[in-house]
Amino acid sequence: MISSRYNPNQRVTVAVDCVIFGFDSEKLKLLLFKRKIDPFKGSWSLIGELIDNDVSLEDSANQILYKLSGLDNVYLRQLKTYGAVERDPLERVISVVYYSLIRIDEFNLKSTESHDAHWFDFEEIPELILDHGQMVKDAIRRLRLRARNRPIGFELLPEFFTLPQLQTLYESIYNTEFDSRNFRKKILSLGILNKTEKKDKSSSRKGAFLYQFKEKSLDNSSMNNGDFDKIREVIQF
Amino acid sequence: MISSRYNPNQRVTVAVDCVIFGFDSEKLKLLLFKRKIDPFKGSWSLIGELIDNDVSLEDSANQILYKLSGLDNVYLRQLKTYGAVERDPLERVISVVYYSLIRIDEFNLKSTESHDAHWFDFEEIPELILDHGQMVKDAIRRLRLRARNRPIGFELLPEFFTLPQLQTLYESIYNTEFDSRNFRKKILSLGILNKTEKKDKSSSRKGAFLYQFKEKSLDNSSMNNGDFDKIREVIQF
DNA sequence: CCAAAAGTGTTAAGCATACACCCATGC
DNA sequence: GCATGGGTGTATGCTTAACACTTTTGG
Repeated sequence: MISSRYNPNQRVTVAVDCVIFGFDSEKLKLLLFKRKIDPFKGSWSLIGELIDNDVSLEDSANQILYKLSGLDNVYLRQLKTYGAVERDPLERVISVVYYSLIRIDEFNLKSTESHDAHWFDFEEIPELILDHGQMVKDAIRRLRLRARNRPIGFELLPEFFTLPQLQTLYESIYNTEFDSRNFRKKILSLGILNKTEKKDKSSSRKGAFLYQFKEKSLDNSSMNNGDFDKIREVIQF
Repeated sequence: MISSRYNPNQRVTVAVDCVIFGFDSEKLKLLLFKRKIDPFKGSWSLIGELIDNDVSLEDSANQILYKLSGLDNVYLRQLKTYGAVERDPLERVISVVYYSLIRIDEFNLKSTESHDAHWFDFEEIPELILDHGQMVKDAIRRLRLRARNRPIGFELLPEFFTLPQLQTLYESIYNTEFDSRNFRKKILSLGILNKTEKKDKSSSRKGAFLYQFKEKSLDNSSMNNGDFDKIREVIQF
């Protein structure tokens, strides 16, 4: 093994961990894993890997998700890097954490993984190893922050979805309830949705119209500040 | 040198870099340094160091600032971690970047540093090494984002300051101008300032009242969303 | 026909914006 | 006495928030 040319004495291991959020049309969920190696084998944790020498941080995170699910191009953002000296008891490990938003309906765990993984409701998140609990708290806070300023969560829904579903998603993110009239007004005023003529009748007899995001608007549009603003940190995670 | 117990083949060096913002009562500035080692010796860059094995990321950043200026307890936040494979031509280096806000009036560069460092106006920022230019852009965007939601920038002012100074600071952060009546109304309505009876006459004959931040409000208060909102990304950095 | 969810409009309050003049002082 | 920057109030439009009833349809 070759040591650093800049500093031969540095001994630091770098890992990437992923906070994976999903939405099943009713609740926002978090994907957790039973750790397969010691220390803490068998405890719940985020999924992660040590990085390879020739893979960027972002690609590392993408690879983790791809290996897990076969999904490519998932929504993935860097959250924060955790670098306390003693955070891992075995050796100095610095963890660069990403969070991702995925559509549970498109997400199929590879069978080898599936019995070691579980989607948790937020109220049921178990004790996590190391500082993973803090990572999850930070990720939720970030998700809320982002959802205030941008039409996030579109990554969490299937291509066609109803307004009640979208409202439920936002209610789930902020752990609160919205007035449906105001919610629809605001969302529709953004002009980023295409209404289709189809209805989804899976959750009511009347059926709700299906909408789709206008492709182009996804990247560009940022909602006015103040959107979905009434709600802030209703529950402290 | 001992290799990682988790992955003996990993060879990654970890550095911490700091984006240092300062304010001199007129303009927001950025502190840059002439790099002292190869590669790129002599080019402008952020200041940074490889981390020590037994120092946390945050402490590393604090130490960098302390060594530089003797200042302790400066405002310091993690920005982002940069981990492209080829970002440093010599070897794989991952850089965890922090940004800090300091009061230039309290900040005295140690003499050994001072001739290799310079405060730059934003319009005059030179070409920087590696991806440091991107880091600065990201830091400015983050600073603006934070200033929207919180009474930031109080770290950038001396203990006693005038409202025109505070307004100049915000104008400098957003690269725009505010209406002074609206600005004062908004700031004062936050209830986080103590007015003193003293005046600062350094910039006008009439003199401007000095204000001070209410200690307690610094941490807790977060401004309403929408404050200082008119301005968004007026200039694209 | 009834239960259950979808869909729809109006009003009131608060907030952001635009805008122009007097004040205090040192020189 | 005048030039310079500090300080102040009001009117308008927009955005948000509160609020209740009708529609559709499967069973």
